[in-house]
Formats: sequence, structure tokens, C-alpha cells
Amino acid sequence: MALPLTDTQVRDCRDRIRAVAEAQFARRGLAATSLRSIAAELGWAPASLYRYFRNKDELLAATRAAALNRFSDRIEAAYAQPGDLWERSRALGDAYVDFAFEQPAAYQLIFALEQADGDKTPALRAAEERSHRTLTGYIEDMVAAGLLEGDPELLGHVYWSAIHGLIVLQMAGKLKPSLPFDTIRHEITRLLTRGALNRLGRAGHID
Amino acid sequence: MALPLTDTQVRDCRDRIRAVAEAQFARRGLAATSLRSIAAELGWAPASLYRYFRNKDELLAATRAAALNRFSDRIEAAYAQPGDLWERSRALGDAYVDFAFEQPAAYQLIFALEQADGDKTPALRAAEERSHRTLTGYIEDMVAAGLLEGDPELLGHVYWSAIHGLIVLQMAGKLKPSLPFDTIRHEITRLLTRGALNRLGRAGHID
DNA sequence: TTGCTTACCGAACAGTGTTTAGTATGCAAG
DNA sequence: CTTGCATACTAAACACTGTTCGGTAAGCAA
Repeated sequence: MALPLTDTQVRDCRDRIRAVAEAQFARRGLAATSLRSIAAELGWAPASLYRYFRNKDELLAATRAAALNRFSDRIEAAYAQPGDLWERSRALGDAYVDFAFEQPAAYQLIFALEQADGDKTPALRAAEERSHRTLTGYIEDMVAAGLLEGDPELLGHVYWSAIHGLIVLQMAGKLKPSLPFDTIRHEITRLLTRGALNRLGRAGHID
Repeated sequence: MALPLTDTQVRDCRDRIRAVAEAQFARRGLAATSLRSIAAELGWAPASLYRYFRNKDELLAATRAAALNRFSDRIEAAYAQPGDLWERSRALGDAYVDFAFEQPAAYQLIFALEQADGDKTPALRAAEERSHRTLTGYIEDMVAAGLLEGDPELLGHVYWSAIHGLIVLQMAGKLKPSLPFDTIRHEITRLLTRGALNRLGRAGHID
């Protein structure tokens, strides 16, 4: 073990480390996974990992990238299947949801979701419920007034998820620069006042 | 300083600590903020914080709860203003967006968003761009086929934000239990095939 | 003055990511 | 076969983290 590793050997080694890391992320959670625990599972010394990754963040980024590429593989394969656009749409949606629920740890890793739930204080829980009640109550008012149709709970989730997503993307500078700064507010206002989502929320199978 | 503090003094102390913590979260980021740095800014010893918070997680939860309550205050105040439902809708939407962009650190704290961006490997960035291209390309196909109308970029963001939000909520067990397990997939399929969002994405002011 | 409760602190402990000096391995050269 | 050498890997340390514990000093009651 003193001659230089080939490129493929290095890549295999990186993949092995990455796999152990992702397994521990899924099993113990991200915060409880240390370089020492990963090295221990490999039967290595902690410092040895630094031959393959510059630091812990780079290892984390590598596992994220691998999970994200698995996700893209599934989506693209589903969308590439034969059929008309409706069928391919359905296959793509199914692939998206299937991946999320078959590999929840990978999905959480991709989107950097914390699975911590035990560190919620009663005060925090109360604040969350209050916020949820406020936003959901608004949707209920809209439904009661006949301005939106469907199940208020589900409708509210779609609603606020979309708005939240727009804000996050705007903050991250991911929206295309040609959009003026206020466009997001206009879009949100239209969401809120036009009932564009009013076909959603009615539970029922598609035909 | 040896006689017991009154309840209000204790609360003031907790608030002072919390304020310093939130300021450091906003300034240096969440990961770079330690109990030692917070104590140092207060001129205290690190151990002293444990008289007011059981541990770091509880301090974090307190700051989260405080920020979330400030958020709810703004939303509720806007929605409680006089006017018809349209006007109150608009006020609520404005309040939501204004808070998010006036206090981005608080918004990120509330929704546990990591502001880390420098730890992105080229490989991870490539994987993200690939995934983004795949999902956006699908929307573009829909628009090209005349099944959706509007700006594909913005439309895609709303689209995937909503779906992502539904999955996260389903994973967290936040969707109401009466909804059968497959309802989320049906809703997503309807999103994908019904063009329910087809009124969105056309840039332009509301009248 | 004595005693006691109490806010606060200094110092330590275990654990983390990371660096550095060093060991031992196995091929290549003499 | 011996020597040299590049190299995969390690042991030990460093600086830092959250957290705990014994101790100190301050102010009130007796």
C-alpha cells in the first residue's frame, strides 16, 4: 500500500467514503455524523479521509451531488419514456414523488432539510401553530367567500409553499435577472387575488 | 448580585441574550455563532448563559420563536386592517413579502434555511444546474405545447416550489391525516396535467 | 458578625474538524 | 539482494466547540 493509487481506485475510494457518509446521515442524522464516526466504520483513522476530501464540507457536498444526480436520473428516465405529453407528465410526477418517499434521507439531503424535531421548545411549537393558523385561516376566509374552491388545508399548503418557494429563490438570486424586483410581489398578489389555484384542493382521482 | 432575580428581570435577561444571538446569527451566520462568542459580546462567561437557557438548542429555539412571532404580528396586523377581502388580501401578501425582504436573516431563521453558499463544489453546482434544467425544461415543453401559458422560468419556480412544499409537509406529517396517502400524488398529477397554474407567469401589473 | 441563598465565573471534560510529523509499505534503481 | 524513495496511512497534537462542576463573592436576614 505504498504505490500511487490509480484514478479509478481513488474514485472508488471516494465513493466508498461517500456511501458510508450518506448511510450515517440517514441513520444518525446529519449533525450526529462526524468524520471520526465515518472513519471508524471504514476502519480508518480520521485523518485518512483528508487524502480524498479537502474537508467535511466537501464530503457533504459530494454526497449531496451524488443524491441529486440519482434524483435527476430517475426524473429524466421517466420523462424520456415513450408516450404523449400527458403520459410523460404523469411519469415524471410519479418519479419525483416516488424518489422523495422511497429515499427520504436522500431527498432531505438534497434540499438541506433538518430532520431535527426534538429540539422544539413549547414556545416554538406554539409560535409555529399560531403562524400556521393565521395563514390557513386566511385561506379559509377565501374559500368561505367563494373566491377559492377546494379543501382549505391542502389549498393552503400549496399556496404558501409556492409563495415561500418564490421568496427563497428570489433571495438566493435564482430568479432570472430580467425580472424586475417587484415582479415577485405582483405575482404573489395575483396568486392571492385571482384565485389561480382555485382548481386545486378538491380531492379526487384524475380520469 | 446575590439576591434572586425577579421573573421580569429573568425575562429581560433572556431577551437580551436572545437579541445578541439573533444579531450574531444574522451577522456571522448560524454555524459561526458559538455560545462563547455570544457570552463575549455580553461581557459574560460562557457558563453563565446556562442560568437562562438549558442549552444552545433551547436558545436557538427561543430566537426562532421570537422571530416567528414578529412575523405573525405583521401578518395579522395587515390582515386585520379595514377594507374588503381583496384589499386585506393584498395587505397580507405585502406584509409577508415585506417581512421576508426587510428581515431576511429572521426569515431564514424561521424556515431554517442555510445561507451557506461557499461550500458548493463544482460537482454539486453542476448537479444542481442539471436538475434545474431538467425540471425547467419540462415546463418549457408544456408551454411550447400550449398547455401552459406564461414565462417558463417563473412558472417553473412556482410549480416546483408548490410540489416540493407538499412533499415536505407530507413527510413532516403536517398534512391532515384524513387525506389518504396517495392524495398528494393525485394533486401533483393534476397540477402537472390540468394547467391549473396557467394563469401565472405572465409578467405584468395587476389592475 | 454570622450564615445563607444566589448570580456568576474559572477551569476542566469530552468531542469536534483539522494539521503535522512520522511510520511502514512495496515498487524501482543500483 | 540491497538501497532509496514515493506514498497510503496513522498517531498525536491543536484549536475550537458545548457542557459541567466546584468555587467565589455579593447582598439580605438573623
